[in-house]
Amino acid sequence: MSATIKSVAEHAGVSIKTVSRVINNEGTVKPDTLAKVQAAIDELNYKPNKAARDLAGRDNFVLGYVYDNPNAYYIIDMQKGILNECRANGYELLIHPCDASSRDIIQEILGMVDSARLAGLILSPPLSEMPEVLSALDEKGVRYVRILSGSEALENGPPCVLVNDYQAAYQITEHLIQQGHRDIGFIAGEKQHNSTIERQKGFAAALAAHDLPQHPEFVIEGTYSFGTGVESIEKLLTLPHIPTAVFACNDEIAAGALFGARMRGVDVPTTLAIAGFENSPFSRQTFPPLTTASQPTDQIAQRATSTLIQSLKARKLGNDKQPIPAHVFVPELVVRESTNRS
Amino acid sequence: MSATIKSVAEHAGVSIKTVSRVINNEGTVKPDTLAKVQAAIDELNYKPNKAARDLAGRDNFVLGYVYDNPNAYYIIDMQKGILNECRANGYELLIHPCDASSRDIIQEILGMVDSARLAGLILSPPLSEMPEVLSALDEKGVRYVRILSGSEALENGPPCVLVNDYQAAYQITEHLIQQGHRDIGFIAGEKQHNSTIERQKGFAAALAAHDLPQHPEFVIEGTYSFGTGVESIEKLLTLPHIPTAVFACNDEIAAGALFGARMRGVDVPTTLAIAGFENSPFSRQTFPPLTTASQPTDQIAQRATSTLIQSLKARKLGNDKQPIPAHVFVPELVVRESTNRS
DNA sequence: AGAAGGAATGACAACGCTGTCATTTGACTC
DNA sequence: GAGTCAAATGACAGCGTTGTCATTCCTTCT
Repeated sequence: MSATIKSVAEHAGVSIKTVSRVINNEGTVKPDTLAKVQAAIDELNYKPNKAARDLAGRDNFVLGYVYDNPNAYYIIDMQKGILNECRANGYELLIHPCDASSRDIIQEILGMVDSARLAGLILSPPLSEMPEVLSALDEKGVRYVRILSGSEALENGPPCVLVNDYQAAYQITEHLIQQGHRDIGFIAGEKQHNSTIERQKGFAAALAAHDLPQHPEFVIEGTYSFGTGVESIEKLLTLPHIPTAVFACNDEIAAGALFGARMRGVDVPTTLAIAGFENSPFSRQTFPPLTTASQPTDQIAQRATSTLIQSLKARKLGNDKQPIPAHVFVPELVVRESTNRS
Repeated sequence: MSATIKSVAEHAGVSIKTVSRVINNEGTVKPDTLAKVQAAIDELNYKPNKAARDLAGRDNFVLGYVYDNPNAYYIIDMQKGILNECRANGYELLIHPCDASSRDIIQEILGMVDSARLAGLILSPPLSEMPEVLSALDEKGVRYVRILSGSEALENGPPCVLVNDYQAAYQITEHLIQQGHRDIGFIAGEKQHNSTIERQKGFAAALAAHDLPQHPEFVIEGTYSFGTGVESIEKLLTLPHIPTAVFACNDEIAAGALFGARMRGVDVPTTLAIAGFENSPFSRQTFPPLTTASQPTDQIAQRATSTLIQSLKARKLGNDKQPIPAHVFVPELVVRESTNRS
């Protein structure tokens, strides 16, 4: 039915191999031959058959995105960014939600890579931070790119894209301090997540830089969930000496904290200021709207994908020596009413 | 590297064609031959190569999910349901976010079906309700399943899965009436969406069934957005005679309405009751939590996918005559504090 | 026991492309 | 103008599976 490489070749009066060279951008085709072939491709509206390419070639134009993250907004934005880059480069995307805490998560991922013959994997937290997953992939020779919290990539490590949570958390904390707060609580997400660790470090560093005391009882551990926010605010507001501001590790916790404060009749921001992190849509939809840090998830994802594709190409061409430098994103402070006393 | 049909055939002492028959469940293989082959498959951990199957066979094991919906939770749940069913049946999923209002949306979809050689498409609102999209697909002979609002499928139409918004809306309205409300506002989503129309019909029917007057000024038109909620509540609360309860067409509008009420110092639920629709996660995270209707999106998606696969098989076997009956889901009322006066 | 006929199995081409290697082309040298 | 060599192009096999059709194997009937 639709055009094949053969029909294009006949139409252009060249061999199918030459057409193949054109669609693969091999750069060894003379300009006028190239033009002829391109014209034939356009005229016949030819689209290479992916199955045939995958079967014949040694590389497969399918990437995988494995995720375990309860945050729907994050995932949707990730997907959007990944898909943009995939489309631009003729790749397809296979998505695979999973449970990172499952016992045979490694087998699950490996099986998927195998059965779909994936060219590479895009890993976001928490998967991107699980050494056992990474080493299993390394061992199998599976290509991947990691998205993770940090500011400096390991030398010679596999490609990654970094999000500087430390600096963003520092900025949020500094904003609270500038609003006149001296007693600031911190509600953490899962403590094995790098993002939690980095955000807490940034928080502590900002306090230290402004000569403010660290109150260990103001730091509450939890998970990245609404429920943690509700419970933590309960704990903070029943302390003998209570904070006047709270920095929650993400918007969901912050929304929970807001909910909890309201339940106890505590006004935000007058009596208590609350800041979140992530700039998810609902940070704009709480009452009052949340101060937060905006991370451009789709751009991060797009960058990660292009990095992966670049690394795939490098391997194909054999110049696998020099590692691809990691790009660092810094989330930006977004000030809204939840911390704004004026 | 990994096992191929050939190695399995040698291992089992049969021809590759017989192995092919086994993996395709053709049912023309003797039980003991089948057992031998199955053993070889298990032992070698053989996974059929999808690219080769797609290339050789006349059908392609890839489904597409095209969506245009700002609601991240809905999409994520849809994906989950679709993927479950895809995995169970050896299909892959290609996802394609798009803009339904774009001029060349039809070309975009057709191009995607073509280039990825999709076996079928899963369509959710608003795409599933756009006649021009459907007829373009019909014309091209593209197989699809629709998820849409309604309670009765068209005779002989393409397969679909229905969500009975009418009945759920009726129940929500009846719940408000039972709480003693007589003046109930309605905030609509996009009025070209079937779901809006059905929900409004259910609302009106419940009022009528309880001999309550319909106040046209209590019905506000808008979009499925937080902003609509905020603005609509503004309009309702400045009317000469104001409602004591509001039924918002989805949770996002309801959250906006809650926000708007709070801005005006109106207490929920004491002065104003608010109900939403969808049971999205944040309906539990507003203060107070929202009464809503729960639609099992992942199950709906799974059902739609299995219906599509069934229709694909039917076409392959040629018994394309009798249409597949549409399954109807009825969202369930979930009562929370936003409407609970006690 | 032999024939007939359906069920089970196999041989082989084909799917549309890429990799390998051979061949042609053309620019440049002396 | 012949010789050289790299650049450009082509011929052909092969990727792992399915479809088609031929063959073999049973079962059943006479």
